[in-house]
Amino acid sequence: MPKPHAPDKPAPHAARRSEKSRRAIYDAALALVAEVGYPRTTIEGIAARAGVGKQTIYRWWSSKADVLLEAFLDLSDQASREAGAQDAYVIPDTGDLAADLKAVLRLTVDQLKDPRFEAPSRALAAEGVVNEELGRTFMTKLLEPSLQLYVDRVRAAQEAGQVRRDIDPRIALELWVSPLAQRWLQYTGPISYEYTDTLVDYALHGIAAR
Amino acid sequence: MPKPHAPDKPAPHAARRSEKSRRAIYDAALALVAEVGYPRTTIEGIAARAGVGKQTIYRWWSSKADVLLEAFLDLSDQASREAGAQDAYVIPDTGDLAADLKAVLRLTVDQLKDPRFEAPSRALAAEGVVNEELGRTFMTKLLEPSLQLYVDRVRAAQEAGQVRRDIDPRIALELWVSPLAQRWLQYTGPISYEYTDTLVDYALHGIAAR
Amino acid sequence: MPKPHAPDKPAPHAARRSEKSRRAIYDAALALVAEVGYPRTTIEGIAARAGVGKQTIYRWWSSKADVLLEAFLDLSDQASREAGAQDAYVIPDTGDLAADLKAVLRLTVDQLKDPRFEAPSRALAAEGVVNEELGRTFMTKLLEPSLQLYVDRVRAAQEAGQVRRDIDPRIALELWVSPLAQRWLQYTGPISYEYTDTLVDYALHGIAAR
Amino acid sequence: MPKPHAPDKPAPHAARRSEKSRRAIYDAALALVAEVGYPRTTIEGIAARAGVGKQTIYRWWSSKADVLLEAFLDLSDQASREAGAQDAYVIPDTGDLAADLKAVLRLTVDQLKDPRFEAPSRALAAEGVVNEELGRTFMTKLLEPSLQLYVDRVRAAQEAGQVRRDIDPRIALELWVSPLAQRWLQYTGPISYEYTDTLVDYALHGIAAR
DNA sequence: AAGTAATCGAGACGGTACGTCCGGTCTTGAA
DNA sequence: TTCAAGACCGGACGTACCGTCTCGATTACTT
Repeated sequence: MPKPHAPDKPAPHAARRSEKSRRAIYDAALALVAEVGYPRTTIEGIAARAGVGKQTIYRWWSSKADVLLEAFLDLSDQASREAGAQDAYVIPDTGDLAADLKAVLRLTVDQLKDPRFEAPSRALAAEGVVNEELGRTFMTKLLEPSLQLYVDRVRAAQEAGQVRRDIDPRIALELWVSPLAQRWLQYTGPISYEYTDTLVDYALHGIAAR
Repeated sequence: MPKPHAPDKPAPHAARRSEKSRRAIYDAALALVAEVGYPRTTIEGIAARAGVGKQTIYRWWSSKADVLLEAFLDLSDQASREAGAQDAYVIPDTGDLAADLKAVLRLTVDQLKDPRFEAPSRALAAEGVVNEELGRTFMTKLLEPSLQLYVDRVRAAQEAGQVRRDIDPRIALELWVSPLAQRWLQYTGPISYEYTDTLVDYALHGIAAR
Repeated sequence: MPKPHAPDKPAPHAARRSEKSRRAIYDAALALVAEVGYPRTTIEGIAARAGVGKQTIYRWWSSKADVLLEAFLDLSDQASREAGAQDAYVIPDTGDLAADLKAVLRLTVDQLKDPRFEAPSRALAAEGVVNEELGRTFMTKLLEPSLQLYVDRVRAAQEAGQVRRDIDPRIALELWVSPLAQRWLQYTGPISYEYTDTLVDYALHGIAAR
Repeated sequence: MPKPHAPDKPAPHAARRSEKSRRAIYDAALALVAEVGYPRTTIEGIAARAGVGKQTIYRWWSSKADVLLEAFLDLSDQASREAGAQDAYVIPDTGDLAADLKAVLRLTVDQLKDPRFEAPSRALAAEGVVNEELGRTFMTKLLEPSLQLYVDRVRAAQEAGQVRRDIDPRIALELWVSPLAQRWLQYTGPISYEYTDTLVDYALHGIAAR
């Protein structure tokens, strides 16, 4: 939700807000981040590209990161609407946990490599590392909902007796999500279907000899 | 490695470099990042605090991130020299893999919470997310050597028959390292001894019912 | 004339110009030149003293000399408005050319010794020596109008039969104006009423024996 | 003999001075002033072009202006040595004052238009306007000796009964020298033989009707 | 002829100012 | 009121030079 960045200011009258400007700003912000990277994306640049006054940005958002976060949320919404709200946004339950996780992770791999998503999400993640407030928002708004899907799927597997009852699903999911996230974010290794498949196997059965 | 950021410029004569200035710059950079955070740390600020001309920074480093990377490497070296190269920098091999990993991870948790390290390493990690070159340098110079220790320890466990032979140690270590890293970097959850202990258990034995 | 010194830039919108800033910049520039001299007057110094952003100076003027030229023109305008457009700005015609010239030159001597005028006009003259464009502007805007008054007065004297018809007034006036100017500018000698009186006598009657 | 840490100048040991460096510095200074103008001539630039350390300049001169003054004096000496010390440097006495003055002034016009002299002398004159010390040195070392020649010639004319006895020669010479100097320095008008001839005529016989 | 002290080329250093870019605020006139 | 436009104050950027300060390597005078 857009909020004025000086909280004591009178909230602008949202009803009069120009939808066209908002869209133009989202587009300009995403395009600039993709083209020149996050640090060289400036508010002035976004305003100029969107054909919008700077004040129109400052009126509705508090920072570059904030603009980008919303733009990205909007992009995700669009994408999920296009995709008809299945696919990546619900984890299938075929009864085979390993297969289901592998399938979803392969979709995630595809998305991480989609250039439309890469620049802005990387930018947001980076800013979130250093800017705690944004980090938590990013986490809450974007990551947590996706992670919750894994929690649900793991719980279902517990019900089905496929996962130990004493396992905490919130931690379990990190066994495959975090490695993938880190390789992507920090260039600590290549990303592939084979890699995510391996992660699922290790996570499910452990690495210890039996 | 310090290198002039305009690559066509004549390399400065390193022999004449002022050791005192270099130290002062490291100290100032780390202190500022700790005090005001990465984005509000400026080259001018570092120069002023170090009692140094700006040009002395630009002569030897190409960017704020570069200064900080070196300063941090230097800090790590110091720390490891102080610690006499035991502690966190070699993984014990008591024969009990789980116990050894838990012990090392507890030290890592301590270090992640050490305020001396937190601000600069977070800053570097963030910049590394968005600046691929720095990211890879950060990875190569700082992360990889630590990860190699895990690789070695897991290999030893494989020799001892405690870990399956078909496990790739480089991937295995991500089961505990990446979740911890992500929680720390992206505020995706709290960090504690209990948490890292749990990660080790899940990683070793898997989450699947047996 | 204010003009952006990068001629390909869009001209700033003069209607929105802050009159307050302009005045503050004039005042600061003149004060600084008077206090610390031209070479130690800096754009940063003017901006700081005027309580103005540097960009506001760069937006409207192309150089320190340009600021000072305008400031000085403004000062002259003010002075002449105060003086009610008599005094030094019209040469009297009492019928006695020698007396009239001596009277005006005495006023000029006074003005040259006025500390409000000395520093900036000296500074401008100096810059004009080395910077041809400014030199010509200085000449056209400031000197030429004053000189024209002498041309007119000499012409009147020619009409009255007091000055030879074949004399070029534009050259004649240099006989008294240039010596005074050079003594003042280049410290080639002291300046006094007696001196200017002498100049007028020599110029009118020549130095040759009759 | 030279004390190392005196509060005054250390007074370097001139006997050890490198003649080659001095020449190189003169040449570089004059060339740079001619090529890029006085303000963009820098000590660093002179040192680099002369293939000399900066300290070698600071050891022997106190400022850019000082270097240039000496370089110019040296150039003048050379020129006068080349010219065999007659020509422009002694005013002829043919008994006809007007003719003699016109002849010398024509030589001066030539010299003012000589590009070798123009840039450096203009530069020095400009600096002299704003820097009183240099101005007086310039005056004393360069101008005054030349002016003295006019004083002598005018005195001779007084002896010969061609110039009134009550004329002050030091002021008289300004009637032709200053107008020429001002036109040249301040671009207040064109310079030609005709112009200087006219100045001499006006100065000798005055502009008043007889 | 060897010793020694200053000068030399080179260039790093602490600084100051440059001219530019952009952040975030404020003002104007059109819609 | 909101909007596009953009001037405004402020502050950091990366660069250019300032004048000072080492550093060997000559170089020229002493002994």
